[in-house]
Amino acid sequence: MEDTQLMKGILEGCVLAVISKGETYGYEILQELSEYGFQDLGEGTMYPVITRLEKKGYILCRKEKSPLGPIRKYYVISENGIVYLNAFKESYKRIAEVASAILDL
Amino acid sequence: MEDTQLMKGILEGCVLAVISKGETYGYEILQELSEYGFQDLGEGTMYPVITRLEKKGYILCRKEKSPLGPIRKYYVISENGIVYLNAFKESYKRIAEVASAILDL
DNA sequence: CATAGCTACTTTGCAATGTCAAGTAGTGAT
DNA sequence: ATCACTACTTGACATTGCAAAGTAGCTATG
Repeated sequence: MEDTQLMKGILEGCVLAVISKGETYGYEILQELSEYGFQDLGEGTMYPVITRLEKKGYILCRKEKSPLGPIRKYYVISENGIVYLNAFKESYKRIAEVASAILDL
Repeated sequence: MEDTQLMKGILEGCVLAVISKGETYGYEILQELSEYGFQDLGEGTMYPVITRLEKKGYILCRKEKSPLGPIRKYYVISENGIVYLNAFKESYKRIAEVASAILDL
């Protein structure tokens, strides 16, 4: 991404939001985010986010063989994850509104 | 701030935007941002941002005695700063749109 | 006069997080 | 056999926000 600093903080919420829409795995999330508009998002950026979300207990993991390559790790959102995601959305909304006001958007 | 990570990247642009509206100094910017909604923003967060903006040449400094306390450092936006601010706004807008879509806002 | 409170800027140490680059590995096509 | 795609991992790095403490000048309160 060109604007790496702007990604800070929002990426985690976005990844969790994608997972919240249905079970999926890292590589697919990467493509999903790319379609939304987060191009150029590297794997080295993505996977650590997922690992973090799992460590915090916001997502649950399940391994399964892939028909196309190495093992996939499928993720679903957890109860805690849903709570966190909602809180994140509220925070984001609030900050985005303030920022929009300051930036005259 | 509660959501420190969400501040990353947007704070610099917001401070520059405030300065772009007219000559001002650190303490006043702090109050300005507070009124907009960025409460609890510490001085230890603000001033380094200003220093950074000056180092990058986005703002220009002028010192003047304060009627109320120690010397004030007044800042105005530079030509480069205007260019950067516009670029920042575009980046922010783009990323905010993508994030809104992903987060269903 | 001393203390507190406000204005105003600085510095240090720290933690969180995105990025780049490289690596590992399985599968299928040329 | 090499390339390309899928799929996940790891390490070193830079940026940046934050808390806490310090410096300093002025004003008002007692």
